[in-house]
Amino acid sequence: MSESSQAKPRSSPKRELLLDTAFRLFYAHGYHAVGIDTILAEAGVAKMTLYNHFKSKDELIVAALERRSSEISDDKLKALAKVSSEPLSQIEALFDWMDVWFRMPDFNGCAFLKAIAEYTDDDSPINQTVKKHKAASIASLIDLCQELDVPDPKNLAQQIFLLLEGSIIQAHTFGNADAAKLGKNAATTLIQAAKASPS
Amino acid sequence: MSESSQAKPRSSPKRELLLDTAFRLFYAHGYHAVGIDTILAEAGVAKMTLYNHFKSKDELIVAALERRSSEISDDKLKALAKVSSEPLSQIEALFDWMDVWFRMPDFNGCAFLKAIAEYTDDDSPINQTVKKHKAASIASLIDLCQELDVPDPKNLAQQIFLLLEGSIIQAHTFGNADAAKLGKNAATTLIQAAKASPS
DNA sequence: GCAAATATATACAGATCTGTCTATTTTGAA
DNA sequence: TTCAAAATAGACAGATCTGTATATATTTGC
Repeated sequence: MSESSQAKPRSSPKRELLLDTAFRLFYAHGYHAVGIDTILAEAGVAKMTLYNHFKSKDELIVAALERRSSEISDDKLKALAKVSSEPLSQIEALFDWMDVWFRMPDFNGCAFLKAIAEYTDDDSPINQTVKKHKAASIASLIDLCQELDVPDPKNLAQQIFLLLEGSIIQAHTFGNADAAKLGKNAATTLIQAAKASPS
Repeated sequence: MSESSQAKPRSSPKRELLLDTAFRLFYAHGYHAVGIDTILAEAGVAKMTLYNHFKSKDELIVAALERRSSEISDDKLKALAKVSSEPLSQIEALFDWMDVWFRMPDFNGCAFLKAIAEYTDDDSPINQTVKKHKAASIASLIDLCQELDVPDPKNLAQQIFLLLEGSIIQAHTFGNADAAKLGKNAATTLIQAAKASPS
């Protein structure tokens, strides 16, 4: 066994194709509802190739979610970089980012919330992957709120987080893409009120 | 065939037992994850009894959700009847109701949001049952906000709805029962701001 | 061009799923 | 008590699911 014979490449064309296809189908139809064979047929990949890259379906789901989490982070960062670095503008840009998302033709709610709905065991890797993603989302929101001149930035951030998540639910349940604007207006109201409150 | 040989009783002990057991298991573990046989074993009921009352698993899910929707409506009405009929108190009581819910040992998120996450087809009976339930929830919130002296009660109601749904997500994802209080505070802020705005 | 890694097709095991069928037993009301 | 409705047990069909085994083919680096 030479030194170059590593275990698995963490990135390969087939692996990427599988992750893309798996995420798309899981997102559109649900995790239990989509079987391995469906993914393989759609991707045009052999079953053993999948099981060579991933130990199990659950591991494929985790990998697909982690990939999606990175995509979202990168996409958000790019969107926030386009607007003023003032915290208020940054927070507003978060809602604008969601507005764009809600209007995408394949928008179908939040893949992470759907995953935690299907995998209820608190200790399962899928469940933990979801919590990690959402925790990171809150953390960056807290960072933004701490740049605001408000007495309790963490509290404000958590309130705004409710609006963000509520917007996703509203947009998904009723196909109401305007939920982002609704949340944005509410968030600015909360921020204004927090700024006006005594520190 | 005599006149008394009706089709199905819309209410019978076995039927109620099946609906209770089914909802509890679906809610705890997910809809696809729980099989018919598991429900039957838990309820101690024969398979043909289930299929005598319900045409299919999907129909059982719809019936369980509709039953749960009624339970929630009744429970909310009772809770709201206990506080002042002033709209502000009523809205606050909604968040207090959620606070109690979040602290129940078997709280596991919203059964309706979980259902729509698993059954993505817009036209499916399950999906429509969820939308009907959530639409009723918004409608009653709009009614409350219309009693408030604010320029755009419907807009305010929808913003508060984001907070309500966001609270459920937050409480479920992180086991944070304080999400209800968080939402309540944000809601009162929004209401105060709306009242202060020019009509 | 050679060798090792990667991917393929295909079959299959074993479990699980929904829903049906049948024959028997229990229940409840007249 | 009688008789029909309701529930039962259990087998079973047919589909689907995850994951494995095997043997062959293709790609890729050296």
